Amino acid sequence: MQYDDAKDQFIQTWGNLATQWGINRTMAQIHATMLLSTEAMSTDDVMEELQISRGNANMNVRALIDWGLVQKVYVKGDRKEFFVAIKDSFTVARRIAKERQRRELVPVVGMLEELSNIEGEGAKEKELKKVTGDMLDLTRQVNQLLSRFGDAEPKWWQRKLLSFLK
Amino acid sequence: MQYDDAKDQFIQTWGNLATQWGINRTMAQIHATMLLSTEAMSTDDVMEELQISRGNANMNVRALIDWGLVQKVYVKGDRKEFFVAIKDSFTVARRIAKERQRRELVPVVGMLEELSNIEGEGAKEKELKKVTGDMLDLTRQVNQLLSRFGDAEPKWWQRKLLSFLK
DNA sequence: TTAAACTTTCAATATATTTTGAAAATTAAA
DNA sequence: TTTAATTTTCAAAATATATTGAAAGTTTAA
Repeated sequence: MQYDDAKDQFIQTWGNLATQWGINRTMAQIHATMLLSTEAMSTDDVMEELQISRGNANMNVRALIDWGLVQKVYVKGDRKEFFVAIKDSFTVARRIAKERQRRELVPVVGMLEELSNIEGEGAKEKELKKVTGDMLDLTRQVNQLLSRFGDAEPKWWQRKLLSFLK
Repeated sequence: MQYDDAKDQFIQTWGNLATQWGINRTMAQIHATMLLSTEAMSTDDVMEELQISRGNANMNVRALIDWGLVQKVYVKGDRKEFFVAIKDSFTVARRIAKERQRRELVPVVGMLEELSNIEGEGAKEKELKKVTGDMLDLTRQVNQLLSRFGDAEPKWWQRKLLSFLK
């Protein structure tokens, strides 16, 4: 396989995958492009490489920065902003997990806490309490697990994972 | 809070959450409704409860069965099909994880394996190999972890999780 | 200051996804 | 069989999401 084909396939596949992960296709494609790039890229580079508009490029680069997947870098002698992707895959995974935890898990825990305390002792109320209570336990555990994942050192996790899987 | 409000909020929130998880809004709302229901529901019950069309109800109930989140049950003296949701939250989590592993992780591992073997020793090729190889390691580990999660007994996992979080 | 370089915003447009509802297919009672 | 009940399919319509591009806003060099 030629480099250019490999690159296209990587960008394509990463784009498909990411749509399932709260990251939209263009955002993922920009991310993939930056992951493969050996140099920092400007908005114009991104537009050129992926054939997308300036507005689109700008908004999605910002989003990547918000997610902590891309950083702004200063390039000497140039007025433009340049960007590089965080390349360590473990850090990427942690950042995505953290962002999703913040967006999804945290609000759900709040909702479940409220609902699992509903008044009443009828069959319907009991069922609701049971289902939400059960879900709350699990959600809290996952939440705790993700917090640890987000905070701890990559090395520590690699060890934990390995010892767990052996 | 009244039961009906609590129910609506649960259905609503579950619907929002699930859109981030490869499950569309209606599918999640049907799932939520069945989770709270103390009786098996027919397609007509679902249509009535959520005010959606027959086609929509049918397709999404099928999808829930495919995901292993809902089961068909036989109700004596009725020709219609009835359905119940799996209520154990741990089993629900395992089924969702398994389905996503199958859809997302497995194809990505294949792609990364192919790409990390690309020919050539230029800077670009090296970078591609490094990035894809790094990602492959992580993806394989997660894959293994999910396989264990999908196979093992809930009890075993509860223990593991607890000892890990303590 | 001024003006050119660069970045951001957002209404309009394009694209993708979901939903409907009625017709076709299937199933089972009469 | 026949026929009525039920389920499935799928083209068209509705809804939601992403993209464009040009105007407005901001920054920096001269």
